[in-house]
Amino acid sequence: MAAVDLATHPGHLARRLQQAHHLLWTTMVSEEITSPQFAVLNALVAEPGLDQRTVGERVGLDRSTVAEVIARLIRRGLLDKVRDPQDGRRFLLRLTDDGVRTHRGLTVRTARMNQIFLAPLDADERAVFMDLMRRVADAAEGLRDPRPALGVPH
Amino acid sequence: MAAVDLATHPGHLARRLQQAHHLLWTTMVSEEITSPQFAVLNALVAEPGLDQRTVGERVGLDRSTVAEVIARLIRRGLLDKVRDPQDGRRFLLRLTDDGVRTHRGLTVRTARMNQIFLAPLDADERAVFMDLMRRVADAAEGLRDPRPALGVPH
DNA sequence: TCAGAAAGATCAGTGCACCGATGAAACGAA
DNA sequence: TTCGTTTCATCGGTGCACTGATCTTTCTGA
Repeated sequence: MAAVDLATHPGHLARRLQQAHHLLWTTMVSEEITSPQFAVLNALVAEPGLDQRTVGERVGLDRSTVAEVIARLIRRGLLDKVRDPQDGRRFLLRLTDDGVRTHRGLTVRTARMNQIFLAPLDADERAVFMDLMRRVADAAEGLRDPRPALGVPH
Repeated sequence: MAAVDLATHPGHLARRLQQAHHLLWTTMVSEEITSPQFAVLNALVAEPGLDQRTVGERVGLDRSTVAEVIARLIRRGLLDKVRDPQDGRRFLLRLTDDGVRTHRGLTVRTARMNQIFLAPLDADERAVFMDLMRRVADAAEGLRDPRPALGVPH
């Protein structure tokens, strides 16, 4: 009997955390638009005309996933995709009017949802929580492929 | 330009956190066995002979997902599934010898991986981090369906 | 005892997430 | 200018995750 207590495993808690978030999102924000879809819309509100790969980079989705998410948003008429006349490899993405309206509506609901999500923590704890998540995620992200760090002598 | 900074969204950070964990898991623990699969093996080491639904409850997987995960583990010969002679609705699950060996090997590697995952935090911060994740996840979990709470007068 | 409710499992459908391989366009150096 | 490399996108395959519908077995109360 060498079983481990999963409650001591950060990865297990991270998964449960995301499930909890998914639950709140679908009940409080939208059953149509998912959280990653909102992230894509949001990225394109901030920087219209990005290409697909860059959008993925901004929101933390790999090339395949971002392609699927974008395809869904286009199918629903929230996004437009046109070939870049300057560079035929890429497609430029921007929101349709409907996409802009949808994004605006969701922004409000998302803020409300985040309040509920973090309700069990007081203000100090929330700040700490966000900081810790960010640091852990960033650190692991940095281990991706040992890309030559900036500033290293060549 | 009503875009939001995703770094202030706990749900977005939770997703990135899980991606970071997935990355570390596949490189440091196993490319064959996933973290949810390990969770199922672990639950059955602790309590052999559980049925599928209960396993899902223990590890936080819904009925459909747990069925798929278990099917994969059976296909790889790590798990056995026999109809309960007492109750024909359920199947009893237990690890094969190979399953026990696999679980044992992964336990060591998992512990090492957790160290790396939490490396950016000091000991105090780790404890706080786990506590905060647990509290947020538990709270949202409690909102599932407003099941009549225990101790409520009938 | 026997009909309806409850419980365990399966199936179909959708969506996120990753990897490796492939194809097409663009860039750069010989 | 042309050939090799890089870059963007797509495709195929696998796996997690949730919902709603269905099927079978069991349980329970009239």
